[in-house]
Amino acid sequence: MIHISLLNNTIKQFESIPTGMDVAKSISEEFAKRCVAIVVDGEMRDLTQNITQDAQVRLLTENDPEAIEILRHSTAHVMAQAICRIYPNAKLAIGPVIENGFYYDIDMPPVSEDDFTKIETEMNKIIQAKLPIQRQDISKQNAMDMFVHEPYKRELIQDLDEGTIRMYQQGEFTDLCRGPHLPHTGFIKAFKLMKVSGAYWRADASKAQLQRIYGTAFFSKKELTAHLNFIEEAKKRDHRKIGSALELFSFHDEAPGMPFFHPKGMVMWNLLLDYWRKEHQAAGYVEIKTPVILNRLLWEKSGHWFNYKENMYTTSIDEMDYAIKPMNCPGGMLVYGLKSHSYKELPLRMAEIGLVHRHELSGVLSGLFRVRAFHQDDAHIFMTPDQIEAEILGVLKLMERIYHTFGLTFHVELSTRPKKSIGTDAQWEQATNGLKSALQIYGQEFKINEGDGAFYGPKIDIHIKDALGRTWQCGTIQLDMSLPERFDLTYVGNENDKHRPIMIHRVIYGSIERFFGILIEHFAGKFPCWLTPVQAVCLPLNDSLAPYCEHVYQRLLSHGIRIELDSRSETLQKRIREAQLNKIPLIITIGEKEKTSGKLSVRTLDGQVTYGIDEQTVVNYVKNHIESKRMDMEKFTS
RNA sequence: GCCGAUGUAGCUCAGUGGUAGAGCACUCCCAUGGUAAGGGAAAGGUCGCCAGUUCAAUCCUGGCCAUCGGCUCCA
Repeated sequence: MIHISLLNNTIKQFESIPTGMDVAKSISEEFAKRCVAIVVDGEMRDLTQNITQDAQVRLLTENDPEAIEILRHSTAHVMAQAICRIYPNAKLAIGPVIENGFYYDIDMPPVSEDDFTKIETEMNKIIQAKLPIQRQDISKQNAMDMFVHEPYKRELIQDLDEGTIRMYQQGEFTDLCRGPHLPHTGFIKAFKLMKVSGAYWRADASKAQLQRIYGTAFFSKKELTAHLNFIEEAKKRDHRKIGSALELFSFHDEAPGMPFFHPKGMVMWNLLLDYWRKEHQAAGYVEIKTPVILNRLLWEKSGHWFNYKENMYTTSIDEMDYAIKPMNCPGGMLVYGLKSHSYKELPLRMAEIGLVHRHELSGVLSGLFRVRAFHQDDAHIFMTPDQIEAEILGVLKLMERIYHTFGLTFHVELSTRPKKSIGTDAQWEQATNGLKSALQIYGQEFKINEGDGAFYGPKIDIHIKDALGRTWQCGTIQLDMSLPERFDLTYVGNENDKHRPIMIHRVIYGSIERFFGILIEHFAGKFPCWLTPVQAVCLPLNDSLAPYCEHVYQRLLSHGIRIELDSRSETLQKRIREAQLNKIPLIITIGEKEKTSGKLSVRTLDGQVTYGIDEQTVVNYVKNHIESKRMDMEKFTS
């Protein structure tokens, strides 16, 4: 007698050993048809698998979050099956489920997206055939025999423990897989192949390059469409498109991966930094600036010459080797090391907006997100060991203030000591505990990534979430036990003895260029009034009103409003349309009525028009938005 | 760096082995407008760069450069 307890605490009894499907049917035949898998004592299994002892189970239907992974995994198999039918010589490697879908790495002639249609057509045939997906547990030897012509599978099997190897079969197709899978291929209601790329076998560039074909799958067409729409929306927000449409920045062949900022981009750039400086000054930071080109000896001392040389641009001056800095820290170390410091000066918070260059691989460059030259909003904080907690907390609070100003939420992760590391156990313990207790006091839940820290110290990574729910790692707080040592930095304690300061690196924007790109996509180019390069545009209704309009424009300009005058001989409608497309928050139109009354009419980006507004009201409106840095636009009232 | 795709006017894109087009933008003319594209004209290109094949290359071939999608997820 087997007792199966269900989610609602009811217990079903079975005379003989049941399968998951038997349990599902015991609830109802209808329900059983909708089930895709079963969780037995926390372990996901196929419905066809026997449940040999008393267990707690949860039946998974399309509505359960785990089910989508099973669906996608099975879809990956269907894709592999289809490809094997079309390309009989294809050799399968691995086909896992990933965040928004799945991929399969296959050794086959290069395919392009043009080939997707025929693969998808074949996949549809397999789906329509509703082939049962059957599990088979066989011995390792049998598995090796079965895959005589599949070298990658054989390699995978080699690495597996002795004992049974699990296989899944659908029609003529069998694949090595830990499962579970859908009961039959007919469960796949909506899928799409997304893209293709090259990927190395086991991510090793010295091994064969395979075709990685990406796809996604859902239980309904509607969800697939929603997913595709999300991708479309993200595409519309692409900072590279918006950046050139709004004339913020550009890239040129003459300097790949190194952005050129245009006047409008610079307005925003400077505002981002003005704001940053104001917050940092209030948080007790001082600012320095160190050179971009520094002597090789410095990089040898810091360790970069040996650990980071591949990514560094080097040059030779007066027969001496120099390198363009990829990080700001060594320069900061020199400034600290210049004179002796008292414990009374600590914590010393030394910020630097540093321009760094890193030679990234040509293939990874991507707009402002991945560049070769960028600015870090760096800061190095030197402190005594007992200041760690308070300083980390201070940085977290500063980050919170700054991110919230842009409407970005975030979560934090703590990375601890890796296998290869420097420093003593005691140092690591003190450092890690300092970060941990700061995070605990801070109060937000955090994830711990064991062993993911840098070799020179533990770190906290901050992941922000944008308006589309995408996350980006921008901020980081890294404790460094190496550099103070290498540069022999010290401070004098209260008994006139020398101590080694604790040092952290931290950034909030991270790369200012990248943060800029994230903001463009986060706001879809519709920046808050305080940040937008052009806050208002002044439109005369016709040519004869242009001189009067020019006066209004000049007055508003003199109040510090970033305003443009558009007195081109185009229809009002057209100029309004362009201003809207340029996402200018306020469109001020001036006709005879306004000239006579001395008032203005103002159109906001939502299309609302308010007439009869005093100039001073507009000035105050913009000033209020600048002052408060509010993200939304206040309703206009005359 | 590697795999695949792309590169034609400022932008978005057609197109062909006989040295090129459209729409938008820019300039000019007409229209002088009341809240998301008024009409017309003119101008604008060494078809990414360098070789090769050919009587002839923007088109075919090769190399290079740049851009785009990937190259982290291990049955």
